[in-house]
Amino acid sequence: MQSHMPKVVTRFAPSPTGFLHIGGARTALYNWLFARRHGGSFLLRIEDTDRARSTDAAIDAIISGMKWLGLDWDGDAVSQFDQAARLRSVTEELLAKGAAYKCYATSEETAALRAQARENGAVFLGDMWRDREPDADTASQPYSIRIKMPREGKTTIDDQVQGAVTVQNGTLDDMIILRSDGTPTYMLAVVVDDYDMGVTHVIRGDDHLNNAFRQAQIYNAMNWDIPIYAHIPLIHGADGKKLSKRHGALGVDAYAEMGFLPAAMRNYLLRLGWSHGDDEIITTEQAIEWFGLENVGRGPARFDFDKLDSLNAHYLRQMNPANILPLIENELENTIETKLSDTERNRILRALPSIVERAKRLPDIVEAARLYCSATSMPVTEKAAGMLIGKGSMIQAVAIELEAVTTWSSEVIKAAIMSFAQARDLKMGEVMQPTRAAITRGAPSGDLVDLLEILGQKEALSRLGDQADA
RNA sequence: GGUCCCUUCGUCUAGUGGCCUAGGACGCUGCCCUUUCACGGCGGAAACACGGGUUCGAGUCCCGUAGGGAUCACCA
Repeated sequence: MQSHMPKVVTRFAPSPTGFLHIGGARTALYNWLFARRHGGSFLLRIEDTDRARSTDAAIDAIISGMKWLGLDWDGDAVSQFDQAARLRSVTEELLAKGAAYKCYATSEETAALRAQARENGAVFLGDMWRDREPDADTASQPYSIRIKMPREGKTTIDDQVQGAVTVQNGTLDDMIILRSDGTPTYMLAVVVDDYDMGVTHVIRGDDHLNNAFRQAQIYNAMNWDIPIYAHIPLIHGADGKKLSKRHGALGVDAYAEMGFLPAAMRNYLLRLGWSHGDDEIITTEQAIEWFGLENVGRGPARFDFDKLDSLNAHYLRQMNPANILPLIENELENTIETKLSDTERNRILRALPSIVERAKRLPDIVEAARLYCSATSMPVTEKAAGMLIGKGSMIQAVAIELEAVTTWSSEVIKAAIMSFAQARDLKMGEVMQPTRAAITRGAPSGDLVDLLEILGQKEALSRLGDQADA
């Protein structure tokens, strides 16, 4: 960065009408990364100009989603609604400059004209009152305020992702900037707020690309510098269709509940639409170092759970067992319907490195960890039950063999089982399979001898005893 | 329908005119390892939407076609 360049300021401006969905999360991530990359600041602004649809619950959901993802913002989250007075004064200024005008058309009238324009394949410009003075009667009626768009020439935006995009000014509609109830619309609010907050780079979904041209006219009318734009493609569902609340869009809280790690989520979202050569596993530190708008893809990407799973599995394996346990504790205790004892806790801690090898999401770990709890209520799967038919006496014999073990270590346990098999002229597998079924009751697990060791002699013998009459 | 955008394996992508016999990752799959399930190791199948140009040479540039997407609110 050149020293004379202004400090980078980005922002994430969600509307509080629902949860923080996956597309918004990625937008937030890119803004955050870009700001951190350039030593700038990243702001959070709640776009609540639509009071009727904004809720406090949604604001909470957005904030907790951001925190879960590990995206911290500078300063306090700003409410757009709080700027209402400022926005009205900007409107006054626009009016005084002749860059905006009062429109007395009713919603019904406007809708009819719009429908008609569309039918004729024409652009609806909303200019019913652009060059018209109200009579005394009309002047007392409620009015909204529309911006007066230029009709000649064209506007080009040098988008950092999409490239240079040009639009004829004649296709721009005189949009409403102040509603007839005196409240500002989003179109006015974003511009003024971005300007007031000193936002230098506007990184947002490309559903806003068309808006950029309209908003640019407000900047021009106010004689403000237009920020640098970067419109990133949207995220689609696995079927290629747009992700919407009705169609597969989930809040980040839902991903948290499914057992994904924030680190995996960040890596996945980062890579979905952005790349750094062939790199796949990218830590947040590296991402901050490498992130740039020039490497953002231009086409929409589909969401793929398989890839997220594999990334999650990767990050799970990187974690320290002591840090994983707290993440699964509650779920596990709900499953076994009792508090975890210290013995169980220790067994799980020892088993975690191997459990994590075959887990993709947190619930997989909960399920596997259950094997290390002393609960005797563990159900026996059909497959395991089949494996145990007629093997009762052998299980009992194995139990007797293991009861004789004085030093409960995996080496000794394994030696005991091997000599047991040898003495009876059985293959290892013939002994191990039923023994495994008796110990795990069919639940997937890793190395059986290691499991036996961690379980402890008492628990192991108890489980074998339970199945000795099969 | 108008306007704007996009188009490399099933998916995410590398690729910025010759290094491409198109690379990586996930998924799928063969073999090996193995007491189960996994992990892992070594392989495999799998893509430049189509048609025209420009050029000595095109996945890379231009045009067209097709397909996909976004947007067209007193929502954001």
